[in-house]
Amino acid sequence: MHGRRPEHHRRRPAGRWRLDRSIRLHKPCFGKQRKTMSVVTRIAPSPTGFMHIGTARTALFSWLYARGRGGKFLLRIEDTDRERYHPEAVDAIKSGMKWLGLNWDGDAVSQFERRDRHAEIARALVEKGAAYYCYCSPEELDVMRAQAVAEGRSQFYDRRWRDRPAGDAPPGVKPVIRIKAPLAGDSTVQDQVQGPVTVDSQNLDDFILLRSDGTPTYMLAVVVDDYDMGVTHVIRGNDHLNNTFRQKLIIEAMGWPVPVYAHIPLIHGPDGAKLSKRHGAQGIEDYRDMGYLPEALRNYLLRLGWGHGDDEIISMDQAVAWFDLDGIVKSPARFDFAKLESLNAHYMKEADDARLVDLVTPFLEKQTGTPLSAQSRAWLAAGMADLKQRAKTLVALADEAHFYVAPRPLPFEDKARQTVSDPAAQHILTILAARLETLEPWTEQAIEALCHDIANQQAGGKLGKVAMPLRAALTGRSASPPIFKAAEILGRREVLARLKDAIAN
RNA sequence: GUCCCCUUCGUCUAGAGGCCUAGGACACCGGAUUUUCAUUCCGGCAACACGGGUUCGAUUCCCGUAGGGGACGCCA
Repeated sequence: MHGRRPEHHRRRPAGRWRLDRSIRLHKPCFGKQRKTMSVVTRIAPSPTGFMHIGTARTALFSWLYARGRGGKFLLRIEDTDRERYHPEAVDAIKSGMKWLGLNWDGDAVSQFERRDRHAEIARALVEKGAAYYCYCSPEELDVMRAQAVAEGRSQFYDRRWRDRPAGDAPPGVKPVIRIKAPLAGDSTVQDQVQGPVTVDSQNLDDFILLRSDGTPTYMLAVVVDDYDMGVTHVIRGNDHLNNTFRQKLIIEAMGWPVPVYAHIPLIHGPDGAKLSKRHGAQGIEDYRDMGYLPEALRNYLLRLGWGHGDDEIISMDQAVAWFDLDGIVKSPARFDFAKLESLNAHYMKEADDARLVDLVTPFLEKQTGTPLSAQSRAWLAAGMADLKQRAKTLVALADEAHFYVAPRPLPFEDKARQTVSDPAAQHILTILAARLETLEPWTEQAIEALCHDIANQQAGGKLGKVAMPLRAALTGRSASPPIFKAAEILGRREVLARLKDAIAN
């Protein structure tokens, strides 16, 4: 059913940038140390406290690209900003990655721990004449920017220290190191998603490489780390596209190979604006807590910004085999919970019953406030085949499963109470209870047959007149999984007890 | 404001100049099945942003307009 699409359907128009990739792959610019071009991708999240859903998708794409090519997928924590650094945030990233099934090669790299190396490169750049010391204070720069905005000019640093002799350095001021960006010309990046993108040098300023406290900025650190880690393919959010030109300046000044870039479009909220807190969920742990299965979220994220013909349900193995950069869509995508939910419903139906019992247990325990009894667990396991057909999330599953874990007497919902308290229903339940006491064998089929029999005798053959009160009595609700099966699972003793609760009610 | 990117059903997408009467999925609406609610199955509604080119022919290529998004920090 899937993957019929012939290979030639998967490619983009041959014009323009497509040609460049083959050139890039075989050009000696990739350096002597990488004769055999093996793919290395990475995900480089900053420890903000949770793993952003967009970061998760970038990680997925990077992971798939590497795994599909026998390459490596690395994890680097961009933790150079010490004021915002929290160790728990790193754990959140790692556990998020693990939950999604995205294993990384080697140990996670801490960018902060590599700060000496970054500083070393910054100084090397100064020695090469590609960077310089700047003694402007932050306040001075604020004034500069404010003035530029007021006059409608570009907000860039005006390069006042670019050519000043070292002797001009004011005493006691710690300088930053700035790159010497070219004053003229332009620069083009062959992006694998966006195509060729050209930016005029006038739009590149002398940005800071090394802060006055000696720590690197993101722009420097990312380039040095990617080089040292041997990253060949940089797959990241489109919000970094402009940064690429700045980073290229550093790369070229050092004479390093330029990686292949693929800037994937951003994920927007349902309203089209950047995904933010007010849209409800940004971190993947939020999705886990909303009861989504990792395979469902993975499948959803994969299809958000990437397509493979008409394929919708895509396994991890298929994704590894099929994923390629040229299937990535260029435009931003809106996040659609309805579709995620439908995918989740699909994967829940496919999921192993025992696994679902494990997965739903924390939700259930949260709901009841007590640990699950062995009896409840057993009922749950037996009933899972029916339960999972009906729920779209683990949260909904926990709700569906309520009657298997709630202690007697069960609370009645309004509609169920009405059903059960009807005099005719009370009469039927009384008869039903009496006959169930001696029913043999205790099976779904026998219970159903008995109910039919009672319906014929007491309700003009209307099974609903028996089944609905039974359902209400056993579950406390007016909707439930197939009730005869549920009765079989609960067992004679429990069923009779619940019937008595309902009759007395 | 400046620069960059984007634009096919409500949403995610297929689409490589004639295979397009524009396909699939989700959502929505109907119908069938059913002890309930679901599931499942069948059917339906629904889009090439606009304007110019190029071409025998444009959803597809080019230019513009409009709209959306992103970037402009001693954040990442």
